[in-house]
Amino acid sequence: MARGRKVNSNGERSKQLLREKAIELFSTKGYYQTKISDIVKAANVTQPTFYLYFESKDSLFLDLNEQFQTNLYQNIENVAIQHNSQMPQVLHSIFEYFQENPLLTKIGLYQSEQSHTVKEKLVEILEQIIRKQEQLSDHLDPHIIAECLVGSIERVTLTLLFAKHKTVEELVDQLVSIYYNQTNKVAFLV
Amino acid sequence: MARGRKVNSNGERSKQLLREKAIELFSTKGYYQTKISDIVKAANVTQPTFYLYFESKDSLFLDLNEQFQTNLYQNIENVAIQHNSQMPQVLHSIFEYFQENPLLTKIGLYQSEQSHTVKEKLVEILEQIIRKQEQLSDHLDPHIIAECLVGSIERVTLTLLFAKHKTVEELVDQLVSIYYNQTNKVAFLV
Amino acid sequence: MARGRKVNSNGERSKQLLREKAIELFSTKGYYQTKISDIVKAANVTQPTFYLYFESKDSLFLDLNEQFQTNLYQNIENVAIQHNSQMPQVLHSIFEYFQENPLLTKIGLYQSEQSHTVKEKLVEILEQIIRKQEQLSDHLDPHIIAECLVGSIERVTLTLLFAKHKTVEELVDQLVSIYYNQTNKVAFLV
Amino acid sequence: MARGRKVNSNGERSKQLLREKAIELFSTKGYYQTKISDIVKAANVTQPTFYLYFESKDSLFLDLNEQFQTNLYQNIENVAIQHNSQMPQVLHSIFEYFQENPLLTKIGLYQSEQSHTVKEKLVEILEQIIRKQEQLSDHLDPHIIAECLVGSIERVTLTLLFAKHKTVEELVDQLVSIYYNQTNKVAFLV
DNA sequence: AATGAATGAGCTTTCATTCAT
DNA sequence: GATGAATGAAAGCTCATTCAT
Repeated sequence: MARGRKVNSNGERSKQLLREKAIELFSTKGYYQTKISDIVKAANVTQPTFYLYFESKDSLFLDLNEQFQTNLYQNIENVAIQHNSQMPQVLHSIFEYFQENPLLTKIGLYQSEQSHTVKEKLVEILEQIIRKQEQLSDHLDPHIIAECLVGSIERVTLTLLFAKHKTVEELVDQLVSIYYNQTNKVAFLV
Repeated sequence: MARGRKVNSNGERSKQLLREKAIELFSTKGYYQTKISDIVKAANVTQPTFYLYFESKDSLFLDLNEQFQTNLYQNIENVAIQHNSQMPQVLHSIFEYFQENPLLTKIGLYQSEQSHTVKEKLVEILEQIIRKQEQLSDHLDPHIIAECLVGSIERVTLTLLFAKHKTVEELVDQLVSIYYNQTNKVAFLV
Repeated sequence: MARGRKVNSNGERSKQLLREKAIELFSTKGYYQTKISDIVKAANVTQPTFYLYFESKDSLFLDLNEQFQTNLYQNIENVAIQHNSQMPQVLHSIFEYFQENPLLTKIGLYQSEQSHTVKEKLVEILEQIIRKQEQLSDHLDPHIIAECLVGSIERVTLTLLFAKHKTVEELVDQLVSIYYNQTNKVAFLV
Repeated sequence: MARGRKVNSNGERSKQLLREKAIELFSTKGYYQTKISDIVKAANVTQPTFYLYFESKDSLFLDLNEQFQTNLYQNIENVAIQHNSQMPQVLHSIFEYFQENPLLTKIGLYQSEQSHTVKEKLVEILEQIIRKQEQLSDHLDPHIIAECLVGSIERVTLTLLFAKHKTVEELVDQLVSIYYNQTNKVAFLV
């Protein structure tokens, strides 16, 4: 193949394509088993083209994580403002975001080292919501509940939501049933 | 220059040492960021010695995972038999096993690709226990509960148990409180 | 996205600018550490523009060297004709040329492989002038003297002239004192 | 070719060989045009072997420079102590060192960025010797003389000593004649 | 039982250069 | 006259693994 510009080539498209392929590969095979050569092969360009648009493999990965986190927080915040930080709605927004960005979620929630940060942040957010509830059995520690809840979210997202065995609504419903009392549960299912 | 067997050397000891150092390193830095050279440096032997005892980096890692899983299942089974598969006791045995093998757990539960298998297996085990309970609100799906429970276990093990913020007993207590009703909870804490 | 000719653009100007920036960069960082991308960045044009005016990185570098050499020889020759090849005047012309073209001199005298040629040529020129002098101690070899002289010129240009610690006149004076003028010399050397 | 240790292989020899080939290549082709692949090809080993003995291309080059400088200074100092810092003897020791290490000298005196340091140091040393001479014509600046002298040394080493057109003794003799008076010259050549 | 020495295969990254517009 | 987009070719370096002793 000759050197230089391809017919009908377009930088923004190439960058986008590379990004998409990178997301696909990172999310499936993980960071270390995804080689730049895999990414560019999938995007049908050569290796230098990758470096035309991204600083390095590492920085691209970090970018993706940042994107994942930023959007997630934004989403949650929007919902929190609209719905007065009601747990069911917040959970719904989280699952929905994951469902709409499964690949990015796989990267940001299960593969990166940054995933710790996200989960900690989620714990923090959910703990606050829990604390706002009245009628907390004083036997229960809100922090532990929040940790458990985040663990549950993490797991069911992977095994039930991504596997399409359950819908967002079903998951929220079940989680609320487990973590909240019956009355709440009913209230939520409007 | 000097080659051959070290004074005071002992095959079994070298193997054991290598295994220990590998566990330490894999659990801290992960598979890909742990080099054979790191392991042998830590064990104070040379690279060929590693291959004297292990087939490859990969096979050692798999070995460790298998060890983790086998022992875990054994532990659970023992308790199950003794206590008629009571949830609190089973949870207790799981946490206890994790607490006693934190490094192996980090590998087998958080780092390897085999971790999926363990978690699935745990879900299966716990789901069966849950199904044995009478009085399950028919609104709740035992499978989902089991998935949630495994997620919670996974998370609190990392953030509360390993970090020594909570004891095994506290964690079991809280988990039972969340996933079971209050009466059970009390019953368990004999 | 926007391609094509810039407003206010002008071929000769771009070429000149590229040449200047190349000289600056080559003289400061050297050939291998100067990237085409550095040059075009400094000149605020794109890489293909570079190739519009120069065949290659290498050919530009050779060009610059040729320019350096041609002008230098011209300068010397002019003075030689005017002043009957008197050493002080010739030295003066050399230093003056260097002073007026410090960047080009750095390239042509210290960085390129062609620098050998220039120095050989200088040796040749100066040797001829030396041979014309009467009263040469027959102990001294004119060729060696010329080589020494060129070495001295090379060094003081860099460390004294370019560093602005000495003027052209001072340098000529000192060099002549060392390499010529018996009285001074004798006084100096017991 | 099979992997693993070669028959009759010997680490120290390989390292030495690599070092020698590196010196040859660096001195002939320069740092940037000498590739690791060139060096290992010349030493008949593979690239990883290079990294078995040297940290990087850069660090090897720096090493060589340091070796050059350290030995040079040592040599000069020895002579200075023995001969009360007499110029002819010091010059002799310098040239002799260069003659015995032509390749290293090419690297350390002409190719590296560290060469500036060496030359400055040489200027300093020689300037001190010059200043010790009484009866310095107050017209002449010892610093400039030292700079000139170093320039001369640098040049004749390359064009006369390495090219084997002149011996160390001849060069010292001529330099002393130029920079010192006739009588000294004779005295030195015992 | 263990080591010194070496390598195959591959990785990320860089750079001068060129096509299509 | 000039640019956006792309590439061929290679460079330095790393790592799991293996042979000879």
